Amino acid sequence: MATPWPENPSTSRERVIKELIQGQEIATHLQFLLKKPYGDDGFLSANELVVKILRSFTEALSLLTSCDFVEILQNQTTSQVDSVGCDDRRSEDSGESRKRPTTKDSRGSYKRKKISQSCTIVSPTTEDGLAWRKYGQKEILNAKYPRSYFRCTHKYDQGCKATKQVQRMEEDPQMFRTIYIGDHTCRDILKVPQIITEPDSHMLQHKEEAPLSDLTDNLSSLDPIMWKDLVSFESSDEPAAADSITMCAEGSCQSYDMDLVVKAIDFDSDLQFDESDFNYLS
DNA sequence: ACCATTTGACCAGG
DNA sequence: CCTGGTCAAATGGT
Repeated sequence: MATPWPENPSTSRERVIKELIQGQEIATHLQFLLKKPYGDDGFLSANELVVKILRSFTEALSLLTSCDFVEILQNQTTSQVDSVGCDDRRSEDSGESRKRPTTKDSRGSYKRKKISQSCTIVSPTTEDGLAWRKYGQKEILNAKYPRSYFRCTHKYDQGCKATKQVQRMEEDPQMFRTIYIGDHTCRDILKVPQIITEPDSHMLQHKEEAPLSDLTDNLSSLDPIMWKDLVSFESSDEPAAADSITMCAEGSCQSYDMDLVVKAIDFDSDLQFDESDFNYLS
């Protein structure tokens, strides 16, 4: 039974999302300002708290933009809303570890789903602020490192169908290639670019094809605070910094020249940057 | 005790 | 038949 949504649903939705996004941005901003990575005394560090806050925002936004709200909209309006993936929600609430009523071992008996939408991210970390639960790991033929399989923690309680596959890269064992499968997940992930890759990667095939206007349009649509975070992150972890970054979605990748990225970032005046922290700027 | 991860079983699709 | 994606029992951590 869906909870009724007060007022005009689209107006309320926009307001809630706007508020959450604002809070998320402020928390991200705060995270950037907090230099101290760990607590001295075993308590949660401020940075860890910010990570938790950000996760809450991401979770709330994800909920609002996914099946629950789609159902509400469909109940209250006659407009067509894309609800692909919202129809298999389990009505019986599920404990995560509850065993399914099976008469025999049904492991592996499933319908293999088609990958409708996916995006690939290359990052030195597998952490993305979203809630995942590992459900498998496989040795992959001719691959040095195994592939791990994760599903959305809310698969059963909210019908979240997102999955991701994570594999350490042979070319650069410091980096992980993560394939996110699921529409909402891709949108969430691409809002928080953690994409750092080497310029000679095979994924840079579109670098020269991207017209300047496309690059600037795409960059201006991204949250500048998030980009500051990326800049900070990359500079601290990679002494020999890359001169470009790559984002991949729906099977195609696009590379951005780092100079252009840096120019596209509108630094707030209250943030003090030490240029020595950013090798590639010089 | 509860929850997440590990790991071998199982099976769909190529 | 082989590979890789998913399931679920076993195991481990808190």
